[in-house]
Amino acid sequence: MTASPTSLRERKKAKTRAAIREHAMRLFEEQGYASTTVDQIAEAAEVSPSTFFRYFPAKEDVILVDDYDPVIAAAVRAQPAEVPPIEAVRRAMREVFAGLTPEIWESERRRQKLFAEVPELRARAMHQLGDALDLIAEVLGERCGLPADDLRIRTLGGAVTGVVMAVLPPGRMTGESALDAADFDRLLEALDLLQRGLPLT
Amino acid sequence: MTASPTSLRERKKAKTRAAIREHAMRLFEEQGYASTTVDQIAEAAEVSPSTFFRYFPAKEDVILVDDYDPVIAAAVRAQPAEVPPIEAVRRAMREVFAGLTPEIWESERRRQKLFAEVPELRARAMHQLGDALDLIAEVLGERCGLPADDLRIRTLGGAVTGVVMAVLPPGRMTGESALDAADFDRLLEALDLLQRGLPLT
DNA sequence: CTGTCTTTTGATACTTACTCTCATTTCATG
DNA sequence: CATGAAATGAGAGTAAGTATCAAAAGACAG
Repeated sequence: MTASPTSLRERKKAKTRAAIREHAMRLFEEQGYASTTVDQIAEAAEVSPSTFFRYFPAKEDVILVDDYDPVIAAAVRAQPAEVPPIEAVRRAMREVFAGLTPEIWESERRRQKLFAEVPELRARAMHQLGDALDLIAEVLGERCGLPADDLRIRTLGGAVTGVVMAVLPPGRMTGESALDAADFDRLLEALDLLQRGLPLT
Repeated sequence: MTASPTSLRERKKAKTRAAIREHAMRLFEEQGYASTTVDQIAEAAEVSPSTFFRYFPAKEDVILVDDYDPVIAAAVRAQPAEVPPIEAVRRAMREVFAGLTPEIWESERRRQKLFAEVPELRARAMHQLGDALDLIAEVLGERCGLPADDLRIRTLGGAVTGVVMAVLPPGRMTGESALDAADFDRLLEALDLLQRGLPLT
């Protein structure tokens, strides 16, 4: 067979990738995002700057990996068919959040803090929300037996995504403190409001 | 009095600003965004590169001005109090769109085309949606007699903003063609769906 | 119109993100 | 061990964005 699931190469690459990410994170927190150069990160991670850019196409991308959307999508798919769509998303999110280890929570907090502080990163994070929307629309389309670009599905997906954007930081609503469990409670509550029919209409 | 509303200085500045914007736009369309340098724009607009950055903090900002959000906000405020919130937004948007001159439509089309093509710009455009959300939440809060950070208001504003994000290009839904009147019709229809209570629940 | 003050501009130099190319090293496999 | 493929490092080059300072142009009093 050609190279086992984790050949030496793959392991090394994963290790390098992780090292770069960690050192970058640390340096960003110590000195700020803007005043940390790629060269510094590369040196700290003991790779050449060239290698840095091979792993991450841009400096921003070091913190821009968001692995949860596909997980949530899968969790939505796993909901029983009779659960209505928004409620399915809500339950999926609750399950995924509940399954996170404290370490992941902590690292997520740190990421969110950076997003809140650096507008450049916040912009990219928002952009990812667009991809999340497409993903959600696709999953909800499946559930409802409609194409993902059906206007009703887009509306639904847009509303859900918009609520996430409205309730969760980057920097909105919560004055300054970054990402706390209460934020997720609020998100779940907001989805519930959405599900029951929008308020105040 | 100190310098009339449009002193010579102010007029010159406005002119320079417009010149830079127009030449930038033209060059972007002719050669693409990435392969147009700030120096080229500056030369075409007959200013120094330094001056370019005085008018626009970054290359992106040349096309990133969006003047409509406050206009729409004002139009929402102008709706009679008995109109329910989402419907108020819908009517406001319809009025504002209807009032746009063909020239503005055309230039808006060109902007949106660039957004669709250049991910960097799309990211920033998405980021502005966050600001739009805050604005909408504020206006809706006023209408409903609730603070802008009330969870119900945030949910409402998020849903509206999300629907805009879901239905309008940058690049989503519509395969390739950029910003056409039908897109706005769809947006109005989607807001109507949202207003009547979300479908398929 | 003249001189003076203030704002705007241009020239220059510098940092840093990012790209490209090529030689070298490191792993995979027969 | 030999051979091919993939990953790395080194170096040069482009362009965005910043800081500084001197020159040019508008504002205004006399």
